[in-house]
Amino acid sequence: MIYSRSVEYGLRALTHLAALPRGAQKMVREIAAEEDAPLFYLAKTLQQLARRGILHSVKGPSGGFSLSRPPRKISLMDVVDALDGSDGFERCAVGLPECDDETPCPLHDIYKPVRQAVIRYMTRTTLADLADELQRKQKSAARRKARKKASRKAAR
Amino acid sequence: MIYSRSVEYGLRALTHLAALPRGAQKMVREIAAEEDAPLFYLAKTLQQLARRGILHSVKGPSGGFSLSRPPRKISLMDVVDALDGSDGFERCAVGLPECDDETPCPLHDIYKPVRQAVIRYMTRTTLADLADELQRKQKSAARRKARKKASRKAAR
DNA sequence: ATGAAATAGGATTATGGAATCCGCTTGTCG
DNA sequence: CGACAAGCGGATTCCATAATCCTATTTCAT
Repeated sequence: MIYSRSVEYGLRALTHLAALPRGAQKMVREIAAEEDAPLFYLAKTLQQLARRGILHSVKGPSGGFSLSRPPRKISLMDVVDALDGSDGFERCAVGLPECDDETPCPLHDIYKPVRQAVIRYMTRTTLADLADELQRKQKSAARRKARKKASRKAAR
Repeated sequence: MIYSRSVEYGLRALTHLAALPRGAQKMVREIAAEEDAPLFYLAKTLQQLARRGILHSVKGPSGGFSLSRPPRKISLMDVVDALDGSDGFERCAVGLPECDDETPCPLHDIYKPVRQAVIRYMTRTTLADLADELQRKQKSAARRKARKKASRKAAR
């Protein structure tokens, strides 16, 4: 897996928030329910993101979490960095402790461009991109559904 | 990490065997020592490779493991398949249980080509390639060393 | 003020891969 | 044929991540 479960949940929650009106705030409970993530685990993850300055948290009734800057300014790498630490990508693809350009592992040369491509993508892609993509996907899924319904109707 | 520790050790051991004269046999104990792998763990891994027909094992004194077919005929994918199971690459890059072209995860589209590139490489590359590459690397490392020595000599 | 509702976060348990240990089996050689 | 050297494989331990639980703290609303 490319990144940890924490990043997975975190990214889903953040994308969720990014799709909301700018600066909107939402409770962990709701996000967890809608994104189908374990409540307490997600809570911890969001707390960590708050500590790292990506989220803003408000306690008490009518509290919740909100993005602390616009979705366009939050890259996937920011999130991975905050939750898994940035050195996850630096490690050898094969698990060797000693592995650099001087003493490379069997896969070193082939994996280098792959790793760089992933890093490049993570750095360039923002929550705004993810939210857009999600919306696009949902729309085309809805179209597919509608077409199916229509063809079923026509068959009768 | 791309594949498990088992595959890592297994691949090192197999490359080790591939570099030996054709059909040569070696004890786990020796391989583990030279490749700096945990003895019992490597033993299990080699046993598994033997069950899957990649290695041939001989018990008793003067026993050991040997490749059951020429290095050129053993791909990295064979090894990954035997040790991790082939579905490791099929899984979602992000860990979603439900993730296919119909209901894709945020990274689905970007990761697909990466995954395919890795699979392609794993399928095409054989132990013979790894052994050749290793030898090439060792030679150029030796050259670097010799150059260093020569320049030190010249400096005096 | 006080109670309810929300986040904060320490402590604990579950899970899975990695690694180890040990008793068993098998084959070889003296 | 018997002892030893090797692989075999089940049981166990270890460790990191994932998940859960519970209590504290903060803040809003009445």
